[in-house]
Amino acid sequence: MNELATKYDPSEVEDKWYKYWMEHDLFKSVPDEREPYTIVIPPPNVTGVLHMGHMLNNTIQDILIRRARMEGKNALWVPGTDHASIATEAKVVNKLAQEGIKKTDLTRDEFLVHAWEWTHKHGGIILEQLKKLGASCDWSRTAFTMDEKRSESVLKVFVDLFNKGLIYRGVRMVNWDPVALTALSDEEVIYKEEHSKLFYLKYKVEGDEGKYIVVATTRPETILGDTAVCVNPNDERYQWLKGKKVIVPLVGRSIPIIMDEYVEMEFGTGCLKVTPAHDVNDYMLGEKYNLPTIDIFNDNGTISEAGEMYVGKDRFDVRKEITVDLEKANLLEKVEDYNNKVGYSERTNVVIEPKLSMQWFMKMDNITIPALDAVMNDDIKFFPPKFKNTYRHWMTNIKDWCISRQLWWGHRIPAYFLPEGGYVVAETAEKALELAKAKTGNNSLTAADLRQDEDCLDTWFSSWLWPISLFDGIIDPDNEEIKYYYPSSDLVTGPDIIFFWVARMIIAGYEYKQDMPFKNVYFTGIVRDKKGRKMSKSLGNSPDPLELIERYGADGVRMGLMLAAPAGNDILYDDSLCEQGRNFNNKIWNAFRLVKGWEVSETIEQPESSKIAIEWFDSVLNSTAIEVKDLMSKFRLSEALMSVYKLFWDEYSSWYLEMIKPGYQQPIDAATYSATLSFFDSLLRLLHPFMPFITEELWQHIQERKDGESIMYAKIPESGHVNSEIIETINIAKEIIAGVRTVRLQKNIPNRDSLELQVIGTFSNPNSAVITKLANLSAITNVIDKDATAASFLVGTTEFCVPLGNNINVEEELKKQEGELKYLQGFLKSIEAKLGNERFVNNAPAAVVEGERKKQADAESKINTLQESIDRLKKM
RNA sequence: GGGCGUUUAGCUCAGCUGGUUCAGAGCAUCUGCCUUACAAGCAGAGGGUCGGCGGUUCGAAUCCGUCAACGCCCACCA
Repeated sequence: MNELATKYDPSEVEDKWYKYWMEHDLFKSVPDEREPYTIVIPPPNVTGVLHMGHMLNNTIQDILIRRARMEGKNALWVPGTDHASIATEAKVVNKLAQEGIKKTDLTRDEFLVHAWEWTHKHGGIILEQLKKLGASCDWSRTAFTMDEKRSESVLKVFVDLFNKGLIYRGVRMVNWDPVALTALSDEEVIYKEEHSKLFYLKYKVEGDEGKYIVVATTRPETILGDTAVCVNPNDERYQWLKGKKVIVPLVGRSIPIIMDEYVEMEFGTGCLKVTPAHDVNDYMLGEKYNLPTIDIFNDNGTISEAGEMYVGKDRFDVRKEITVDLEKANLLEKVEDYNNKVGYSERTNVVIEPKLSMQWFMKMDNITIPALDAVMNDDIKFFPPKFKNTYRHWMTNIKDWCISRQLWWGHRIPAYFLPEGGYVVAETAEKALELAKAKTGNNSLTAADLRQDEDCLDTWFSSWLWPISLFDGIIDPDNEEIKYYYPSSDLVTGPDIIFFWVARMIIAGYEYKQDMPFKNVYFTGIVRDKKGRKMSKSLGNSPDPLELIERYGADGVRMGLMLAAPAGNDILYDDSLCEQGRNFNNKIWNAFRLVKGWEVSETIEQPESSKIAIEWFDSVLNSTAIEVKDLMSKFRLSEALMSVYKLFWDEYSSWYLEMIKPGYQQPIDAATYSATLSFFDSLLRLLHPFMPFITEELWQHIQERKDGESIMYAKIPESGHVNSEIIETINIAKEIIAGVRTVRLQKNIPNRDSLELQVIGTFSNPNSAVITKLANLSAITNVIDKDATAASFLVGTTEFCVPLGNNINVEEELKKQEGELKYLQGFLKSIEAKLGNERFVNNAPAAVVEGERKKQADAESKINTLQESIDRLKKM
């Protein structure tokens, strides 16, 4: 043990203990009689790699789960990954493209072979990376949103919701991603402010030679699909248009003028072109006035045959081209700069095209009611609570959820079309066939006659079941596991997926378990760089987490992240935080080296100062443990960590160890030694959830442990006796010691020279043994009058001085004391003013007035002492 | 356009229902130390009109109003 290195080297230690934990199945949980504590991981994308957001999020989860385990709960953290339909399919399509294979040349089954191959090759890397961080997941339960159980659950839920009438199919205006070639939900569209142009186009009025109206639009290419022009019926300027028709520029089509109050008279020219196939509002107008819809776009965003012009060209090229052509034809009046919001696909980052198409939707009105209530009345608690507002707003304005995606990678929609039209919905092809026979009365139907819907489901349609499906609670609702582990305890996730995921899990929880999926939701901040920019690949400002772990150790990185992560605030990451974490590791390591290096003597007596130190530190430790418990219950993790940090660094290392430290090459008495080790043990346990590796390493070094024994299951300190009196008197002792040290520093007196400390008047502190030791005093003496050659300082109302013989600089001392005097006189004056105010004395509570009186008395007494001291100095 | 939030030391933040934890913490800074665990360290010190203005009160960082700056969420004005 004595040959511990002076610097802590995390790398081998971390691997060693992770392996030990795994080998002894220490992360494993099965239902038993203990209270359960469950976290389900927010499943990262199966082919993703670890980024700083994951690091933060999973560090928090690991801290919570490790603490719960040490509190004696049956702690289970279930890991898994998400199939991430769009993201993964895009990656596979890309990879195939590099090999010269087009997705369209493959059959669905062929494509899926490639996708699974990709998944098996890259899948789960991220889980391996989490292990490096120390994540104590029960890996034997690792799940995947597309594994057998989860897939079966998804289909069962789909069928169930369909049978309840909550899922329907229909042609609606949806958000179309022209690159991924699929519909998206409203949540998957990100609106960005853009500088664009407003084009003013001339529409000639049919039958009125030379007359035209002007229509403003940001998308001139969509005139190909115009089927009306709309004005406000109250608009005086356009009354003459009633019943007329206008000619679409370039196209030459004649379209009617319609009148509707939807049109804002103030905007543009007050004329709105109506393109029902390509704008949500226009679609609404089209329905109302029975207008034809002309879908001018192909799925990939090029102009379709229906557009008749520019066929096959891309929408953005056409915008430029048509502008030129309009100009040439003298049909473009002007172009203005204009700012507007444009929707982009969250995944592919291309401009969304509103498109009419046949999709599956889920009704979201009634099913959300219990989910809204649960959060608003705090059955489910949000940390920080401000997100309740966001949640309520979304829940009360929710629209139906477009759940179908025109993708192959995902859960295929279990709808089967019949040869003669119509469809049935069933979990399996066999059941579908039965239903089809029953529906059609045609018993000769075969499986081959049915055609399954080509679309698959939105990824979130599987992740919303995660807290239930992980325990097989959909397929087998009464099994022991779901009964024991559900609802889970805490969910840790980012606020960016509050709608995608959190809200929908709550909805599913009440629909399928009649209960909340989790009790608390802790929303982490977004990890940003030092300058406050979001970390991203394109900015190149995101450090590689594994490299950080290599550099600072997992414990150091965990601590660095936690120091910067108050709940709900974004965290500004900087390497220096990890440095601080690493330094702390080193501090712990070296403190341990010190303690373990002492020789123990059974015969020597325990010094008085050590007795005091032990009693004092026991109280400080207990009071911190209580504080930490409270902070953890409020999810104030960084404050909890800071408390333990200060406890270890300041109280234990800087004060306690110095109080009990034996003289050079002297042994330590057995009683003190054993108390010191026991404190160390408690400190390690308090620290373990935050820094699992170094704490295990040292805990195993404190004494011989049985094979399979681990600090992971040691009891967390969370209570104990607190003697606040000794904490108080030691605080005073610390001030006195600091006072002496300041004198030493100012007068250049080395530590090894012992000094005499004089106390003016009567003063007794029960901790004089400690003061004597740490300030290196020869004696503490009470004197009536101060030695004129002494340097002095005040602690409370008591003056202390250190006689210096010829060392004193009278002028300097005089200056210092006069400065103090001036400050005190000002202070006294302000208190006297307060006490002189009758309204204060009459209205303020007695205790407050009493407090002020005490301040006054103290100040007066200090002033007297100082004045006397100054007078003496002046006589020199 | 609506809603929410933030503004306290150089930086990141804590300060719950107004008064003895009220102006705090960590980091950074400055000074002196390679003192026999640790220079990734030790000892000590300095640093803030609590965003601006106005109000309530005996008393405001804390409550109210207002303005400003920043951030987030939501929304179909082409």
